[in-house]
Amino acid sequence: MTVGQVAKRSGLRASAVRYYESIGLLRAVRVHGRRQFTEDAIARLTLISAAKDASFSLDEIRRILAGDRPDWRQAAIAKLKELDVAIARTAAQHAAVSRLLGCPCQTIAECASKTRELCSLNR
Amino acid sequence: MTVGQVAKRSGLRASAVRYYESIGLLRAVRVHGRRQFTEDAIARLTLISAAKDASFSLDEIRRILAGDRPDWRQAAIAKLKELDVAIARTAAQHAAVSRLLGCPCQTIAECASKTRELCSLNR
DNA sequence: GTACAAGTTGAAGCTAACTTGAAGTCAAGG
DNA sequence: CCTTGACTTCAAGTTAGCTTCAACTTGTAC
Repeated sequence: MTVGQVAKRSGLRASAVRYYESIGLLRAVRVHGRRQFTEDAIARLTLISAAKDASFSLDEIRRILAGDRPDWRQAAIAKLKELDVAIARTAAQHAAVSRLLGCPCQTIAECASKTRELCSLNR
Repeated sequence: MTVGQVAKRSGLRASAVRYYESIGLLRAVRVHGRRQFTEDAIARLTLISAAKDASFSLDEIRRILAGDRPDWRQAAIAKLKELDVAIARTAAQHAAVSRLLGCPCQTIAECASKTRELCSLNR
């Protein structure tokens, strides 16, 4: 398949497919200078897409697929911890904004001049 | 105060303070070519820091402080929605990785070749 | 008068995952 | 023969929030 066919079947843009090949995520042979992909490139892209959706970076995916990581499950467990941290951080931001909405200040500048007791933003 | 003093008192680096001034978050007058900040720059930085912690971008903070947004509460409500979406997305990623850990495949490449029924990654 | 710390500007670098653009190649169809 | 469309490479642009660098100036201490 050419890059255009891979793009159509995978739903990616041709430029993205080329990019993936350039960073070593996909392999292609050159025929008259043009990339030729085999059928399993599609399966590989499905895999990559699933891993991306699960928040793995392309570099992490590349290393896992290359077998640099002895156990991909370890990478997954580490990723779970990362995601726990991310969720906690975002939840804290949510709480901070909620608190902000309970602030009695009329203008935001007012907050900066108030004491800790009075203003939500300064807590 | 000079930029160095503001940096020390705010806990930011001098380069960050200069950057903030360059994008219009802070104001400073020049005395012999050097930035001179007034006392309320510290309060403003406290405010900026709190807003950053609540996930507002510097540009959003700048607009809110400039009064371009008639009601900062509206911005906060919009931010809450954004954070809800972010939390949901991260939770979904967490679920995807958890599911992945339940996959029976020995190698990650194996996943790509299995049917939907068998392999977690393909669901 | 000189050494040194701290200031100045503007531009470039950093991260990730691509996209876009320029300039050129190549094969098929009319 | 010529056009069209799909491809090629390489470089640069995009996002945010700074940091770092180079080359220079200024203020203070000795």
